[in-house]
Amino acid sequence: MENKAVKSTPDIAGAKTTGRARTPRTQLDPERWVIAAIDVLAREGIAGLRVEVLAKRCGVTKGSFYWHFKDRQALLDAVLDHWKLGRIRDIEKTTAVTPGQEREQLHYAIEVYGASRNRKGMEIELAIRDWARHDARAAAVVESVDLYRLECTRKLFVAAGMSDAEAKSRSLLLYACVFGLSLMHYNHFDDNLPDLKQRIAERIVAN
Amino acid sequence: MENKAVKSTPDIAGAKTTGRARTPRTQLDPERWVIAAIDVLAREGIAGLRVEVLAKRCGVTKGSFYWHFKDRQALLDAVLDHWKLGRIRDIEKTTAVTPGQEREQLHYAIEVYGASRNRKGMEIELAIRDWARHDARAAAVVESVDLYRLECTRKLFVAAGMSDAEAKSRSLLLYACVFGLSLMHYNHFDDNLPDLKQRIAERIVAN
DNA sequence: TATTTTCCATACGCTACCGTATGCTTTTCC
DNA sequence: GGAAAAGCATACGGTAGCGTATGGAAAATA
Repeated sequence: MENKAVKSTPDIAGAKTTGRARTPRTQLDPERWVIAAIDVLAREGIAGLRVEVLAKRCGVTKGSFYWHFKDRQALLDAVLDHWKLGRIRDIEKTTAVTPGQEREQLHYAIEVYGASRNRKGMEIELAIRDWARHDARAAAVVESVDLYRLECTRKLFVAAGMSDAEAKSRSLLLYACVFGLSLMHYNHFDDNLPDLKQRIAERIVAN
Repeated sequence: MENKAVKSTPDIAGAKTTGRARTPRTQLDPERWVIAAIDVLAREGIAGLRVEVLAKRCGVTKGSFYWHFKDRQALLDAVLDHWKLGRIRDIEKTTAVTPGQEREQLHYAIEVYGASRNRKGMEIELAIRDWARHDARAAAVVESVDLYRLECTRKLFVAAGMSDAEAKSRSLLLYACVFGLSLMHYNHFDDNLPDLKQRIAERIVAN
């Protein structure tokens, strides 16, 4: 009956405003739940994102959960919001224009998505996209993120000298390829995958 | 308590061999379950593929199910086998060589996956790939199918005059793009999607 | 037709969830 | 320091699903 999980230190809960702030500490706790939820989502998918499982991971019981959230759906909505904002911030940073370096930035964008250090991010991405196949809210968020990203890279292709139509097509190809690769199991297709990926990136970015 | 579902006519159960065949009719029933299971899989994903749900869809109870299958996992294994065989048959048909027509066949392969008439097939594909993210058996099947497909189109690219390395890269790009597109929500990105897709296909296939 | 085999329904115990109700403990604030 | 609020634990009823046990109906076989 003992909790094996050590109570996670509220590392992000800081801001213990001693003054008369309206919301001194309560405000940040829902975010802790959301962070943990996204972690579970990445590992188990939306089907594994259960209230009681999540509570156990947080070292508490669901009594705590239902104090912070109306129900499971409220958490899911918060997860979507959090993810959407994060993705938009990320893509803005990744595609911030450095004149003359557009193609390098495009290569960098491709490389970032495929990088192993970004494995977790891609797991979340795939989990949410699968979720979106059966949930209208998730689908709406995915669509908005997709359109935002497509627009960002489209601008890069345009800045690199392509026509509008060509830039749109390249932009779509870029993301389709990135997500498609993360969906496939091609590790044994070739013994020089970096070269393969390099060729693909060239095909997407080059003239 | 009444079954709303009409008992599906055993359309494929035929073969009522009056002779002394070892397995006159029993043999085909597991396939009926598998067909129905794949249908549910396409609609609801692996998480929605439940024994009792499936039984209701078939107009029977799970008592019937557990006569044909040891347990749920046995059905899942059968689903994977069935899918794998079907995909291999399909890709062989799609990439059957007609000398001089390799590029047309590659375009056709791309078009087939994106076609709306093939919506169901892509739903199954995505459901199984998501399944494979948490299940080793599914992952193994996906890998074998991927490698088979990659090899088939690789040969087409080679036949079209490309180097081995380039053919491999194009083959991977082709499938990544096809699956990636089916994962994205880009309907509002452009008002002339067919043109966009055409450009992408050209980028993948052309020199 | 009688008997065996095939096939399915019903009922059961078990587990994992969801959401609610109700207290207990800790913090906040005066 | 004591009241009020915040944060969490425990217990409950309810649903959905898995797999088993067992009996009944339908078909094959003798």
